[in-house]
Amino acid sequence: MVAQAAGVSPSTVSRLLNGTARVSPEKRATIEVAIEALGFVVNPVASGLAGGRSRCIGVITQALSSPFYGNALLGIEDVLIGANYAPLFVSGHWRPRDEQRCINSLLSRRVDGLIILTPSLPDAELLALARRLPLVVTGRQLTGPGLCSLDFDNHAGAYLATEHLIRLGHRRIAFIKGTASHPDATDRLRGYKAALKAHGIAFDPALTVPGKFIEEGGEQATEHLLASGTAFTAMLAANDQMAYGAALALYRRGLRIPDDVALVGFDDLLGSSYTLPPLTSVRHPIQEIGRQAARAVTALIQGQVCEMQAPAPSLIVRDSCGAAPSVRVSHPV
Amino acid sequence: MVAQAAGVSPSTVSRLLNGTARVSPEKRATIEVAIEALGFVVNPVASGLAGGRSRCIGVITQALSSPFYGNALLGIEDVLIGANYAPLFVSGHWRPRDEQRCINSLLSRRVDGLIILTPSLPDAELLALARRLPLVVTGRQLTGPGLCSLDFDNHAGAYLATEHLIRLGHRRIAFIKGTASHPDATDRLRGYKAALKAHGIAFDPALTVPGKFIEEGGEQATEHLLASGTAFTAMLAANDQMAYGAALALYRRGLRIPDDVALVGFDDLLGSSYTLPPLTSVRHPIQEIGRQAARAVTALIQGQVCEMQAPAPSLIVRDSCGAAPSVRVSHPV
DNA sequence: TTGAAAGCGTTACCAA
DNA sequence: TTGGTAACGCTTTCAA
Repeated sequence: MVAQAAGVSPSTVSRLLNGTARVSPEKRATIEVAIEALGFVVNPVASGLAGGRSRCIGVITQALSSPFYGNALLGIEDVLIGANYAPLFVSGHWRPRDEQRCINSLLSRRVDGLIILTPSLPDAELLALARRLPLVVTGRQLTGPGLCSLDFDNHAGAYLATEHLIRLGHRRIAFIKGTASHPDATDRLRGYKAALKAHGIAFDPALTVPGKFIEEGGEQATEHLLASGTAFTAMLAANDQMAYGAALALYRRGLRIPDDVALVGFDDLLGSSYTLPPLTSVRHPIQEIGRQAARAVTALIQGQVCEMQAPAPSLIVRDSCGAAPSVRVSHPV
Repeated sequence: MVAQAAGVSPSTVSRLLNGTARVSPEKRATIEVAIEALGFVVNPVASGLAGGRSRCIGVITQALSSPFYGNALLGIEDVLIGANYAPLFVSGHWRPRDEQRCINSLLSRRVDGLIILTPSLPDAELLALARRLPLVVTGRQLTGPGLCSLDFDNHAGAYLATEHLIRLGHRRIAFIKGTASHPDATDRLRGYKAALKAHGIAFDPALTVPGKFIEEGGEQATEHLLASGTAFTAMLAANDQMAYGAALALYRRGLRIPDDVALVGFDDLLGSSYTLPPLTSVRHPIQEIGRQAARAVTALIQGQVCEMQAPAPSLIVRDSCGAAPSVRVSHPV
């Protein structure tokens, strides 16, 4: 270490830099002068090798540019940098294989902890991984040693949205489901059903169509629904992307939102304020979730237990849903 | 190194792993068996320290979740992983300070090269940086030792879009400008002007309004334009986000796209296929640009010179622009 | 083609 | 509170 050329032993410099032990004021001053003079910056590679710690946290997201997870990344980045950790962002592309490759790569880089946003790997793998290093996962309910999880309250969100439509007078509310294998999808469906039940509306399977969580899926689901002749006055999509697709399908059929059909989305993507009409949607405080995940992983690293509490979702009401048209009250309920 | 426990000297193993020198077939076989048996994986931290190379490339984007740059990241990731480099993604948030911090952090991590997507730092800084390590920048025209740049053809894209509108019969074409300090913004404006000129249409400053490259800006610009009473039959927004804002403002005023006003965007974001109506937009082959940047940085590392050629933009025609309404031909030209 | 040995820039342990 | 010294796991001369 260069700083030693201007003073003391390398150990002392290291101790000063890391606050590992007390250093006498005089030595401290001498060292600080030398550091300044030499423009010294620690080499994290070397300290990672020697100390076994890298001050890096691996962050696995499924798509780097996902408008949904993007906000979580922002929160994670902010907290991590503040805690003097460097985030390493990688994307798993929703493929367990890629995710495993990312994990291996991060492990070999000796990251101090790992955050996985909605993992695609099975629970057992994650539990095993958590035994090797501190792990935080979102979008899944999981507990174990060295593991901390934070699930969105999808049930509550879907309940909220459905209830809003019911209060507006809608009784025939279609639901566009997400990918069945996705835990978010099933929870959102459950929330929808629960709200119907709570308001004494029978669940009609004919109103539930699959949309694969993408625009095209929402579009096809809506076309399918319209073609089937099933009557409905409102639609709830299990995510905003499917709602965009649904809006296009309705538009092509000459149906107006909200006049002919009310539409509600889920996730409140940035673009949803600028759809025509602006889309009512369920919002998770996703950036806050990222912040919590980042705090959790640093806590785990310090050997603390951590408790995360998913902040409650809220409904952002915009122009895409209005009262049920009274002329359609005659529809079967 | 563990592999040596099962055979030869660490140097030989290193040579085999890196292809630094020839290894006799027998030794090679023995070593490979040992590697397999021990499940050995190189420690990039250690080899980075010893060799001075990290096989990491730093990638600085301005916003990790940008729908525009996201595709570039995909291309970069793909090529880099294929070349056995690991990308390190960080975001500069369009702030020179953050960008500098990112650069320092990546430098201290000893990345072998750097890709900066549309840097916010001044040219001089970038030129200086390129002297320290191989650097590739996009969205800017810059040459120097160890430096390679790839600019989008913004001029051609804007020309293409404007010409399309002119061919549809539009003469009064409003233009929503991006942030003035952004080089993309000025090139797009130039392209618009050039197309007008080529078709004998006088440039009217009253038709050019600033929109800051964001939805809200496009919305306000459009409101401003409508309030000003300036006649126009078409609008070209310097990016899709502003086009979304413009669409909302038109919608609020009861103006229909494309019947009352034709609208064209720029960048062809994923969402633009699903706006109402789907948006005609200029598309850069942005993923290909990412791939080129990644190839360029690996070439630079190997000491090769590199030539990058920005692929030509194309116009994706959707439903948001139709022929100019003949009833409006009386508008001042 | 191979091995021995000297680092790379830190941290961590042990003695002082 | 300090310094000495041995790692950390690999690459890279230099000789053989």
